[in-house]
Amino acid sequence: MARRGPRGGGAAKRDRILRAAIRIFSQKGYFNSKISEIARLAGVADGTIYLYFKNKDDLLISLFEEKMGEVVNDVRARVADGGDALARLEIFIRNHMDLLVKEAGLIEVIQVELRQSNKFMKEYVPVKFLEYLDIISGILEDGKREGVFRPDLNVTLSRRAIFGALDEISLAYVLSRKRKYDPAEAAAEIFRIFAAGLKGSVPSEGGR
Amino acid sequence: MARRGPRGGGAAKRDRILRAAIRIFSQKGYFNSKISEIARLAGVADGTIYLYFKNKDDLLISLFEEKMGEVVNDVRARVADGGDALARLEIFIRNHMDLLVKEAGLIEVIQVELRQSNKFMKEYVPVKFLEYLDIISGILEDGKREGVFRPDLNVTLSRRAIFGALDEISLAYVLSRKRKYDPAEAAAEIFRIFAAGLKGSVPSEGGR
Amino acid sequence: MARRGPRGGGAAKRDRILRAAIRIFSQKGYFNSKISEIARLAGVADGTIYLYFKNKDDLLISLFEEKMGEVVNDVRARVADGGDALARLEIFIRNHMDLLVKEAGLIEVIQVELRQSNKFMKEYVPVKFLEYLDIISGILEDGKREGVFRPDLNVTLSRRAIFGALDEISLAYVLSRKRKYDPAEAAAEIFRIFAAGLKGSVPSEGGR
Amino acid sequence: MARRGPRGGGAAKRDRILRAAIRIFSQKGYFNSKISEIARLAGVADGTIYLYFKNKDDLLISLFEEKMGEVVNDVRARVADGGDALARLEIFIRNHMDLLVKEAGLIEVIQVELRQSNKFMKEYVPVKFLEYLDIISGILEDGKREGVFRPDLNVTLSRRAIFGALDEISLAYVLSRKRKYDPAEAAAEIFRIFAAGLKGSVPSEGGR
DNA sequence: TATGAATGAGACTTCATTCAT
DNA sequence: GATGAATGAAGTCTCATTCAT
Repeated sequence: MARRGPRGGGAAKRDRILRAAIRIFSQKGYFNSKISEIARLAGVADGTIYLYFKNKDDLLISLFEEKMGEVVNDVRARVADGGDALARLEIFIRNHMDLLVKEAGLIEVIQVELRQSNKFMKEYVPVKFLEYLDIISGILEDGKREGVFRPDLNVTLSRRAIFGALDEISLAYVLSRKRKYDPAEAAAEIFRIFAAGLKGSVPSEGGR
Repeated sequence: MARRGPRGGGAAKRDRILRAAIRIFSQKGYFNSKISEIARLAGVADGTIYLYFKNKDDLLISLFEEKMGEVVNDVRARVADGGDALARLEIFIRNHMDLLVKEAGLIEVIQVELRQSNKFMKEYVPVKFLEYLDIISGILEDGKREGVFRPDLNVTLSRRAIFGALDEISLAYVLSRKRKYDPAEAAAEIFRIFAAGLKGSVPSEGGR
Repeated sequence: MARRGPRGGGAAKRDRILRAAIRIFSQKGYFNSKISEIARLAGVADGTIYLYFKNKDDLLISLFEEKMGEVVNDVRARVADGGDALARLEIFIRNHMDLLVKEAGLIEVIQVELRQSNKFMKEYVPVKFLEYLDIISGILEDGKREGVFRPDLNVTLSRRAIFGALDEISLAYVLSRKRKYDPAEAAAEIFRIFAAGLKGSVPSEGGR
Repeated sequence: MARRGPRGGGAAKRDRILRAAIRIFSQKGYFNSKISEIARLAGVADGTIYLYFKNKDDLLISLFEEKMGEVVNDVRARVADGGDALARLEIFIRNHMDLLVKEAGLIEVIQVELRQSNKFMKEYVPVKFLEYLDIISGILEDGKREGVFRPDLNVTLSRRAIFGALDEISLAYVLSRKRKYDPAEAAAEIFRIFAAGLKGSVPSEGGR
């Protein structure tokens, strides 16, 4: 094939850039990250980045889409093996918290920058992120059908609630240097809350 | 005594700037917002902003602290009138979703920029935000004591879960121009989930 | 007369401003000095300075002219009492070095800023400074007539040489925090050099 | 190897910037000189200056150190060829006045801005300038040993006196547009004064 | 006279992007 | 494809000066 440079050919170089971007973006945030810094970490020249990505925005978006794409594929596969909706929800939740450890940088970037991007990239639709949410929807719909969750559950809201809870707890984990809690335990507690919460009818409160 | 400009005194002008900042920051995000734009919207000269705020960062942080301070005071008062822990949780949740409508811009700024700041402003501690979370903790602790929530509930995690759920749903509301759902209904559904979720015993493992 | 404020009337206030300017200019240099800082030190409002001086430049120039005017009048009187040209030269030199101690700030400002001003104030002619130099000229002319100095002495150059020597030594004194030498001794040595230098013919060097 | 721009490589471009800075600084003084003006004269973009210099201050200091370094090396070589201390003093003085013509801009900048910098740049030590003064010290020490200058001569003061005289006369030359005198003649007169002044015994006090 | 809040022009500096090599 | 020097647009912030009170 085409002759490859010493450190790997086009695709490998592209990936080096993407990984460098994750590292830098997660450390300093998108706006405080300099292209030249990413280039240095990736071991390429500044200009080289523009051979693989249209511009700085495109670098961020590619990162979102490609890396989240991998995450989505991965969790889809895991959930598919799952069992009933409750079991699959547990898998999803555990998997999310696991990512915190395995893909710390990526998660940090997504948590912080995806929100920004929604503001400053008028036209960007975070497709892969929506797919990620759709996995939750799927589980919830199934659960309703299976009778594991109550039939009047608002799926659109619930999936946001679940994701929000996971995301906020991940954020707290990432922000606190001291790592006050164990992701696995956190996953268990969140699962406990939603397992009961999505099933249960409103606790009868006498007068209420 | 106090010398007043044509459009109101110092405090009023400061507030005009703060409100303009909320508007601009919420529309474009902190980094894409220009001081000159905020000044124009506030009806002051660029330099005037620096009479009231040390720099652009300080403008954002003042906004966080002062406006969130008002929110915290407000919700504290409402919750204080509350009833049992469950009733107070409902008030808190409803109040949060109400803010979406009444203080849309502020909520948008906090949602998006607080994350950035938490992560990238080394020295900034979001005191008021933590107080907001503490209100939830208080309710949860009370609820455990009252027997409304299960006794082994992890308060630190739960309060993050609750806030995360609220926040994510608010974000989705704020980002979607079409306003797919009604905040009041959303509040009701979230309350339903957590009311059951925080009380419910662990789903019997036998049944799975 | 006109009613005076508690801290003295117009002239006194003007002088307070001038003295504050000397202090600040000597500490930070003209360009690094802020009008507001001078105002604060003088105990007046920023705007008040503009009642007494046209602008920042004018403040510096007034300072040059008025304060140097006092210096010129003073040294003229001292020199007038003088004796022969040699004695008067000694008085002049001693007086200059004395000023270093008595009027440190003023001297520092003049040394550093007068040079700048020549560059950036196109139209400014430092009249008082030239009068100061003229005092030296006068002494030198007299000395030639009296036979104390050699008749072919170039007065224009010599007066610059004398002033330059004094000025450079003053500068070194002012810059070194440790005050390595005594101004009186320095005056004596400079006098010794010029007393001999202005009188003596070129030392015959045999073959030269 | 080295990639070169259209008008010469890095070093050449750096030098163009430095020379442009000398020109602009000497005309208007440091604070009134704009980076964009220097860039325009150097034929580069504003930003390019920051590839070669850290900031505006650094540009000035680099100019001091590098250009004065050349001057120091040059005069050292000339003086080394010199003869006795008197002859070498004459060479030094002549050389200084020659610089006025050959390196007018540089001399103007150093004369005016070095004072500012000495006083207001806390951390800057003008190494090359001190080396320049050391050359005079060397000559004076030698002269004392050779018996050309009187043995009780205060070298520290005398070298400042000599430099001061040269500097002041240079300044007058540079400031007056009409060039009232010839640098070579001025050099001769200054030499005459100091040759006699540094040798001469204290004028007999009897005769006064 | 005196005040000092407000103004707004303008400078320095950064950094994404380009393009000659 | 790869490089990295060069570009230049644009933003933050400062501060002399004004003027309504």
